[in-house]
Amino acid sequence: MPAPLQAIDHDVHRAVRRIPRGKVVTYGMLAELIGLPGRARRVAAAMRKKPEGAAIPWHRVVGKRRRGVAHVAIQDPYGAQIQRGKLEAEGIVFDDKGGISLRAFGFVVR
DNA sequence: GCGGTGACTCTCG
DNA sequence: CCGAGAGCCACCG
Repeated sequence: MPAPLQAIDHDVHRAVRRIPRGKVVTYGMLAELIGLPGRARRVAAAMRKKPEGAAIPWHRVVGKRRRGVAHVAIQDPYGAQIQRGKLEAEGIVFDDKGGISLRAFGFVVR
């Protein structure tokens, strides 16, 4: 029997919280980390409802555009701008097309 | 149970 | 290089 939906949201929450400052992770990576390979959209769904006032670094979760390049995936232009501002404040570098530098990917689980 | 939707991702042209 | 199309699957009315 699969994990309760509520527990999945909790796992997403927990995984996001251990992303170190200055790094970003994609929805797909996050899905694999919590044992749901290929379920990036499920992770996005959890993020959409959870971040209401929660003390988690939600802005470090981004969408994968192609191999080695990510971008802010939030649809809401205002929220996207907030996220970008937070990331830049941590040293994340954006190119002129909103792409996020390779150097910011991944983090060591310890 | 059905159909619309999306903070995803990959493939094609 | 960029955009459209298509899988994908959980959520919601």
